Amino acid sequence: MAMEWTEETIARLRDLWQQGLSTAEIGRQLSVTKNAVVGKAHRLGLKPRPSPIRRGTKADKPADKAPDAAVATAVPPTPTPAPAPAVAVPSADPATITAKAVPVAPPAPAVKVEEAPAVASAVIPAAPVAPPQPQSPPPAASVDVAAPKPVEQAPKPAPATAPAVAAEEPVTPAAKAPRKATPTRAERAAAARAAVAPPRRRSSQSCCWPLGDPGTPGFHFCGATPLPGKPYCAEHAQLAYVKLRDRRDNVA
DNA sequence: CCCTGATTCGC
DNA sequence: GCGAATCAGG
Repeated sequence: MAMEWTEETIARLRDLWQQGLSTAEIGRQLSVTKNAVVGKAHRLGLKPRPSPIRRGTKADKPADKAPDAAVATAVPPTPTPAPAPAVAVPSADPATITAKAVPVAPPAPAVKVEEAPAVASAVIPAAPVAPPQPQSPPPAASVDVAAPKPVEQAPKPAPATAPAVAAEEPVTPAAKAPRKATPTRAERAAAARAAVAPPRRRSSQSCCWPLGDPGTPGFHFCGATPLPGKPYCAEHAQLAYVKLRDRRDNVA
């Protein structure tokens, strides 16, 4: 059964892709395989990204023009993408890591988000860093106005997140006690992700959700007032923060 | 081994 | 159009 590539998913694919996340990472967040991501990206036309290899080194190689020249042109300001989908997992409060949101933004502390030069190396939104306690957002009804009160409430369960599929991962620390001698791929991946816990906690003053295609005149960031502690406004936070699910099986 | 993206080709 | 299988470099 073929994946339904809706505008929604395609938009997210584009976004994540443009953010420089790896295909596998994008796939994880979209609940598809990296192959699906790559394949779709190809068909969508968006693709030029520093690839570790170039296939077809055999048939012919006129040895005239530098093949990497084209690549370099396409992606000049991309020295080291260094994605690192920083999922800020609070080292403390292990009991609260139930439904972890996955901020789709690299850790780079991009200061001036609004003045994004666009183009390939679009500015990376400020590091999201999920707060230890997923604070419940204000009534989704009114989003434009910032919450008058930062309310740092106690463990308030997952916000009203139900725009798309989102099966929470029942993390039961005690239950999953038995640990394999050989960590699985998923486990290691999760660990890797969890390992990143930058003590930084900086929230932009405007929603940095990208709108439009970078490089095009119309491209801009949302700019709305973000949720406290988050880089996105309530509206886009729903799109940006998707429930953590590593496994492609277990389709929501 | 692991990772990455690229391409092919049956569906 | 889709994506698993496969390839290929790091």
